[in-house]
Amino acid sequence: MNVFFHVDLDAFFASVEQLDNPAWKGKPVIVGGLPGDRRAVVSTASYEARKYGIHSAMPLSRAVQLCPNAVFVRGRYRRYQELSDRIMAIFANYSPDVTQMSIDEAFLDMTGTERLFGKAEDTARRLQEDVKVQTGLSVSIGVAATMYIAKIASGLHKPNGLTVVAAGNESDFMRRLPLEKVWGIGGKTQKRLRDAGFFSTEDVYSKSKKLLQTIFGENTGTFLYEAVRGNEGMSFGEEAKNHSISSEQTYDFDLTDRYAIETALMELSMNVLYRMHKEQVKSRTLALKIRYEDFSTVSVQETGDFSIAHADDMFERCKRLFDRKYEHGRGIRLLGVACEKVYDRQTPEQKSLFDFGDEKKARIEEAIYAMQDRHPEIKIRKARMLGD
DNA sequence: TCTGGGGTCCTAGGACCC
DNA sequence: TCTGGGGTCCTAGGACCC
Repeated sequence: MNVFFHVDLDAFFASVEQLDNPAWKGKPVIVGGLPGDRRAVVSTASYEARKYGIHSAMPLSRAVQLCPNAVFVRGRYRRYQELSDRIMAIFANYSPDVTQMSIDEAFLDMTGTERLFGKAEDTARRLQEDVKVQTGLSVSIGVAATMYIAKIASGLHKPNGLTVVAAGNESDFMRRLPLEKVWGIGGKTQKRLRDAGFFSTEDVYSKSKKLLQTIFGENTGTFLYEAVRGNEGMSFGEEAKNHSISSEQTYDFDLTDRYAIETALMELSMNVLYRMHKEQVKSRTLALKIRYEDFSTVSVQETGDFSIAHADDMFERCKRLFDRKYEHGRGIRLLGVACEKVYDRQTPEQKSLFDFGDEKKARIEEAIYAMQDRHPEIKIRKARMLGD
C-alpha cells in the first residue's frame, strides 16, 4: 500500500514576513503590494487578514478597503526561496522521493517507511515539529494512499493541520467533501455543475459515468466520475513534455505609444531569452499575448522552421506577431511573450542554416549571458531599455 | 473591488498526409 | 464530382492551479 504526504506551508509569504518582523505577529499582513499600487493583487494574506475576507488573487485595492490598517508589503521573493529551500531539505530527511510542486508545497512518497519511522501519522507530526523548530514556520500535511487525496487532505485543516485518510476510505472522504474543495474543479466548472443540478460530490457520485460524460463532455465527465470515487490517479510531478517559458507584465497605465510598446516587447523578449539560456533550451514557437484595457485577451503564436536564433530575431518575430493581432489604437494593459515547447539546445536544427551573421550574434549574446551569470550586479541591456 | 505572473492541460477546428 | 477515416501538427482560446 502506498503512502503519500502532501505538505503545504501555511500562508507562506505572509508567515515569512511575520517571522522576520516579529512586531507583525498576530496582525493582518498582506503580501502583494502597497496601498496605492495600481493593478496589484493579493499574493498571500496572513490568517489574521483572512478574517476580514481577504484572500489570494483579490485586487489589492479591495483588500485596502476591507482592512486599511493591515501591514502591506510587496514581497521579498529571494527570501521566500531561501526558506523554501531549507524546508525542502528537511523533507529530504524523511523521504528519498520528494516532488516539489511549487515554492510552498511538495509530495513525499512515504511508502515503506513505517518500519523506519513508525506510524505515518506520528511521522507527520514529527515533520511538522521539525520544520517549526528549524525555521519557525508551520505546515499542514495530508496523508493518504494517493497523491490526489493527500493533496486535498492537506488543505482541510489549515494552519498546522494534519489530515489522515485511511486506505480504503477514499470514496467516503470524497463523498463528504464540499464540491469546491475538489481539486481540479474551479469556479467555471462549479457553475456548470450547479446549473446542471449538482450541489455536492454525493450528487455527482449518484450518477452514471455515461450521464456525466453526456453533460460535461468525455474528459470532464470521466474526471468527475473517478474523482468522487477517490480513483483519481492524477499523477503529479511527471516531467511535462511541452514545457514553456514566458514573461508577462501588466502596466500601471495602458500602453498605446508604438515606441513604448516595442520597448516593452523587447524587455519581455530579453527576460525569456535569458531564462532559455539558463535552462539551455531553444524553441521554434513564439507566442504573444495582448490584454486590452477592457481585460479582453487575445493571443497569437507562430512556429517557425528554425529555432529562435538571438535577441534581434526574437524581437522581429514579436513585432510581426504583434502587428498581426493588435487592433490599432486600443489601450494595452498587459503584454506577454512566451516560447512554447522548448527543447534541448544541443538538438541539431532540422535544416542547417548557414547564416554567419545569426551565429555571430548568438555567440555574442551567449558571452553576455555568461558574464551576467558571473556578475549578476551588472545589468546589460539594450540602449532603449535604459529609459526612466 | 476591478482583476498578477508563472505555468499546464484541454478543446475544437483546419491543414496535410496516407 | 463528391468525399472516408486516422494520425499529426498547428493555432486560439479557456480552465485551472499556486
